[in-house]
Amino acid sequence: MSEPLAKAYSPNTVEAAWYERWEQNHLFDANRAELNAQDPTGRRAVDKPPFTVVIPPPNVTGILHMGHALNNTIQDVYIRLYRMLGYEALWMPGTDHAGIATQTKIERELRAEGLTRHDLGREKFLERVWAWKEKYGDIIISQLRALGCSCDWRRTRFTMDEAYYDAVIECFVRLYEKGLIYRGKRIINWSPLAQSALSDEEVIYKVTEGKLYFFKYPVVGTKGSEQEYITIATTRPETMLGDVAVAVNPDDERYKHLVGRTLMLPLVNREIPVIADSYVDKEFGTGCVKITPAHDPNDFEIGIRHKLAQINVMDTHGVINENGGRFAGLDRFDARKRVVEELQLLGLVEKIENYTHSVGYSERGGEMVEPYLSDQWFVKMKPLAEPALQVVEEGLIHFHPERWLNTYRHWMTNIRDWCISRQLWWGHRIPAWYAETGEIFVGRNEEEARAKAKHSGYNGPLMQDSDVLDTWFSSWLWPFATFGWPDATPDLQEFYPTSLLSTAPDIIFFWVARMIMAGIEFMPSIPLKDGSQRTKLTDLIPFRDVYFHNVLRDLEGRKMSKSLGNSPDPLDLIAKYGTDAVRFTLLYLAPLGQDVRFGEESCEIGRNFANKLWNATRFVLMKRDEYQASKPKTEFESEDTELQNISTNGEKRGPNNLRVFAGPVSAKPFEAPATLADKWILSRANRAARDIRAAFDSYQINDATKTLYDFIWGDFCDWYLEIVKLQPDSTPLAVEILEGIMRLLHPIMPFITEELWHALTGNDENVLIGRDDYVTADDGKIDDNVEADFAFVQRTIEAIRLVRSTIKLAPSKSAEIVLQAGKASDRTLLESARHIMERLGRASSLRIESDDKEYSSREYAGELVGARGRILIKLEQRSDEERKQEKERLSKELERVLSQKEQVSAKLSNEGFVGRAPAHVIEKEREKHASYEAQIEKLKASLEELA
RNA sequence: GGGCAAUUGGCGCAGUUGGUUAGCGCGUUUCCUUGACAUGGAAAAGGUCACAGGUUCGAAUCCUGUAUUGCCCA
Repeated sequence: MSEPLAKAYSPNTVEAAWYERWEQNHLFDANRAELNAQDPTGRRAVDKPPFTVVIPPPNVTGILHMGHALNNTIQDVYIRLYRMLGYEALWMPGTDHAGIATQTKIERELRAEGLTRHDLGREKFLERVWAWKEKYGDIIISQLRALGCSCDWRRTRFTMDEAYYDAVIECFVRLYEKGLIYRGKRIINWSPLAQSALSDEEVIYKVTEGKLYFFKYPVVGTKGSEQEYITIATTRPETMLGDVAVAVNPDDERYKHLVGRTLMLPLVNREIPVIADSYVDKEFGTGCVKITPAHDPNDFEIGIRHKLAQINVMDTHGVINENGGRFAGLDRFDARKRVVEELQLLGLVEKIENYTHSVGYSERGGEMVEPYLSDQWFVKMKPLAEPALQVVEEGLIHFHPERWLNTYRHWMTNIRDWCISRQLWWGHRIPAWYAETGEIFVGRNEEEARAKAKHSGYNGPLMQDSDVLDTWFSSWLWPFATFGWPDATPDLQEFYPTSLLSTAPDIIFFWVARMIMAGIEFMPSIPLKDGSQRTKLTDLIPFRDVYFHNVLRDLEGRKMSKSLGNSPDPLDLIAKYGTDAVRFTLLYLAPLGQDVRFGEESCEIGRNFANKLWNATRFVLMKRDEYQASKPKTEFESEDTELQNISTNGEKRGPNNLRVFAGPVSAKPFEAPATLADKWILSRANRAARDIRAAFDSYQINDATKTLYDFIWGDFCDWYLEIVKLQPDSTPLAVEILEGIMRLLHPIMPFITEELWHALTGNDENVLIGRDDYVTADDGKIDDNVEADFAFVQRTIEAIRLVRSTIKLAPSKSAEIVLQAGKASDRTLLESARHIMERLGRASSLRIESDDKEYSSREYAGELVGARGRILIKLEQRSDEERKQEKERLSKELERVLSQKEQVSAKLSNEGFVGRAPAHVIEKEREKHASYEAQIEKLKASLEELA
């Protein structure tokens, strides 16, 4: 006898224990390379194909948010699925050092102590960051465990690990030597808060209410009443301090005469030329543009073209410097005010208009980004981008949903060089050393740089660049650096390329695109397993499928974000609803490519479903015990000979290719499904298994989830279990189906399925469902006719319930029921399901007969069952009012059927339709027509009787 | 300004190659504590599939335009 289960499922007691059990049994550990190496025959010790996923490494400072919960659930589902499908599934975990975010966090701590990082110095500061990392860095890892993630934790990597650090440096040196990394003075996005450069992708443009200022610059050589001015329009008055020219379009007739003349720059009193450049838009503002090469990227380009000076008027904090003359020392926003005021006093402000435009803000600090001229390191992107675009265009890498290819293509074809230096301390330090001569030597370490210096005849002191690399410059190596690149490790050879990348669409440029580039660029140096050269693009790319998961929004449709505080804490949800419930709910709500509106209460879907499954199992176990007790013991023994099919892990399976258990009941070989309901549930189960697999294969994860939900709740619980109550001999099949359900559902709800699977099978707790086979559909068991027949029975029962409800017959009262069917085969069918209908329709008597008999509406209330049948319920008495109600209901139905028949008739009398539509469609319409006619006839008869 | 999505009952969404009686969940109404489950069961009400054209024998589905909303890029 089984231990009875509790009445309701309580996840918290179940989850932690199983997670621990999984780890003790090394369920998550992928050992391919190790095992292969140990195989003395030289053949593979495990003949499993690899299935690899590398985790998008969360920030080491991070805590789990809903986006993580969704993304990591998706990855876990695929990892667990493929593990059950017989793959060597490896999920590589790790964290990202998150340069700016982490450094900002520690500096904030220091500030609370009244210190800055400069007070500590670089070395002490880094010690402090490491100490922090040791203490808090694993929070997010433990949170991923709570989510049930089955990562191979032994392999956990961190982008600042020693080996990983070396890989990043190696990458830099190789690119530098290849000429793909250079140092240059450019306009970059400067974060005055972080005191560092940002890449283009770290800047967020927001529409901002601002002003458009129109300033008059006097033309030199004109005076008094002859005084001429040129009016320029600008949104950033303070930068005029660094103006070196005014540009007009060469085709602009209004200003042609002024090109080549000079203007007197007000406040600064510097003479600047009027130049012509086709960049200038004649239509915008006045058609005259002030040129400030040090403070605007477009002006910078124009400055280069016209060989203009670059006057930087700001320091790194956004404060006007000595080049700003008497404005020096003013913050950029104060300077703006002062400049405008002083120009107004001089009468040089023509007008000020309200103006909405896009302004860049730092993704991290949120402050306004300053286009800033400085020395930075860049990666030349064009040569890297071309093959990376090609592999996606050619379908070697698939995006899901596909439309992200458009976005990807657009970015890849308009790509700009990547600014990779950051003026931070926390990160991979740029391996470049400067000689006093200004020469630069790049090497893997100081010795190498020194050797290079010596080689070129320099023996003086060397100073390493004080900057570090952009965090993404380390994470773009993630799919192979985690496996030990640049060494050709066995793991790298076994598990690369990875199979699936699941990530947020907003890092398609930051990360996805660059990983593709890096794979193609750096993997050719790693030979394939057989020792041959890795040349094919399919061997170089970092992954084959990329799944862009949904963006989570709150119930008002706002994006979930930390600053809005509208994201529930996943751990709270897990504590409240259970991990499985949260996982299930997220997937259930997340259709491919759509945003998801999520509220905490949504988790009730998953919680209720888990509870349903729990109680279904509770019931089935109870039934099994009853069934066992009702049979003599010998019946369960010595029948092993009839067992068929041995599964891959040596377990016995019954004739339905379903699991056969060790316990007494299930050891009874299951006889070929005897009843319609048995055949039906087998058909439904196999159909579900097939659809689920197809949905997973096409990344329609919510379809897979929905299919499971509908099959388990709608078919298995609502119908089949009700029938098992009437057919004790179906108990073994119910057990088997339920066992299959556990395996089907396990990737999505790992905890409860493990628990219930053990309750069902009595397996040792070290035998794990996650090591078992996933359910494979047997298409031969899918039977459309059986499903249609059973549907007829279902509709009949529903018709009975409908009539019972409309005549207000209390559920406790049984009824005299008549079933009519025109076809003899249908009557046979109904006869075979008589016991089901009697019970579910609560009949005291049930008569099955031909459909040619009419009953008085004073004695019977009726309802059609499609065109195949009709049900009638005997009434004790019926008021005229009730008859009127039924008449109304039937009239309404008649009206509906009539109009439908009308539509079908129109189609069938349309020559175009009959002539061109495919035969099966026409046939279907004919059937519909006949069906409607039959229904109309019966409805009319009933109505006549009611009249 | 350019691009990409979305628009289906009160709310949130399915509906993958054009042929379904347009589905599901929540909510609403009525009934039911019948030995798996009230985190449940049964039944019902509720939709001109944003709008306007077009293609087609046939359009929620394909095309064009319009409107509204959102996202990405400049």
